[in-house]
Amino acid sequence: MSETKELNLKEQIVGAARNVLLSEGYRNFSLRKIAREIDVSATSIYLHFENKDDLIHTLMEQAIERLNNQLQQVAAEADSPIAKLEALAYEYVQFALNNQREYQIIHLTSSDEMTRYPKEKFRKARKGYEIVSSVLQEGVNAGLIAEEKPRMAAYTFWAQLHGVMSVVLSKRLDTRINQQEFIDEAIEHIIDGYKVRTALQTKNK
Amino acid sequence: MSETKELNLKEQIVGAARNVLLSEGYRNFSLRKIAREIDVSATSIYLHFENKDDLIHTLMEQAIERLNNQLQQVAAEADSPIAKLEALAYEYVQFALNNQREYQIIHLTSSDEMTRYPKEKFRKARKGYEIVSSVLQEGVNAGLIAEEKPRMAAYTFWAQLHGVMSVVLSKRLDTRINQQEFIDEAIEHIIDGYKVRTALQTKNK
DNA sequence: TACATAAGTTAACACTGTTAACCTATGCGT
DNA sequence: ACGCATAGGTTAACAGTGTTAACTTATGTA
Repeated sequence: MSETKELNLKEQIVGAARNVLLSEGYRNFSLRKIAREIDVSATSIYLHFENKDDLIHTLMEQAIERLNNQLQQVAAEADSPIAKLEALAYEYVQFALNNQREYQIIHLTSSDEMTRYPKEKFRKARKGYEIVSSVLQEGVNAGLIAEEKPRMAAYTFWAQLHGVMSVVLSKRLDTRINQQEFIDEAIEHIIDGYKVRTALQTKNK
Repeated sequence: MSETKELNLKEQIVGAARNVLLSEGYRNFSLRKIAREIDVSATSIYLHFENKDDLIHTLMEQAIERLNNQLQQVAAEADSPIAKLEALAYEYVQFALNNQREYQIIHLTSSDEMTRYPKEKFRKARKGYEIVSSVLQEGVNAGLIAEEKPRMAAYTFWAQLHGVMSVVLSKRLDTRINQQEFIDEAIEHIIDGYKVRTALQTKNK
């Protein structure tokens, strides 16, 4: 009994927290608001989470897990390594666009904006890197990709993509530039950066 | 008299704000702290700034201006377009590393973390894009760069770089990966993405 | 029946951004 | 020289925040 109730409240808190985040944004994300939503005192949150950051870390963990699952799926479906990279990139972009506020908090671990993301959870989060890493290795083996350090390249790959989505979501984009075109162009460039360079692949579209 | 005093206080506020930001980080950046530092009441800040966001926007503006000036300088010094791109990239990286907290707030305009960055200030901020844009055009003319939309490419260029610095600064990097190596590798990939593809440039290092 | 423990509450502290009301000195017109 | 408007600044207060300590209340066990 108390077992399920315990889990219930913790789950309720996380659920309410997600609601508040999605509806009000990170800026107006407050423990008291969350507590109010499930009719519980704000201090009860401290029975299940160390503090506000800890709760947010849990939200981050969930979002990362969902993203990684989707990535794994699309990577499995595509066949050529290049096609896989493209599919991964577009899936990532879609996730960011469809889950803007969750995407935002995923990238909130920055140095002093929040307590360091705990390293146990960190390992899980690395799955996305591993996926790209192995796709790149696949591409190297097939002679399509020039890359002697796939693990590092996996990081540069996601980093570049994140940068692209970061300017898209922050609406920094020049109004004369079409968003989807920008994304397409950027992904093309990013993937081009990893391809082997042969005369046959001269850009000509 | 009152003229110089006015400016003085406004400048004092901005100066103190910068101090607080640099020493305490954005998270602990508070108006009252700033006011305390220059022995003035917190509400005085409202005589010169609309609100907290407005003050931060001013800080952002200053930081962007400094960065843009440095960029313009290095772009002028290098000669080949490719060398210019590299110089710009490395200057950007250096700025981010040397001014982490200022760099961070520059990229804080995200959708709901803060009031929208005002569009008058926005135009100034675009200088960096114009620099890259013209360098790319130069490269196209010289037959070194394949790019039919230099303005858009300028955005993808900075976006990718920002992504790279974002993972570096947030210390998301796998401990097995050397930071400088990561930066070098990433910049190489980014620039490679814009080069024309010829058999001669096959990677072989 | 007595007691330990768990689950939750209330009250309080020390902050935060922001607004309204007040003070006070300086400069100007008469 | 006098009165007054105004700029530049203040204090007090509001509504909200994360977090801690102390209290209550119920549940299960010896």
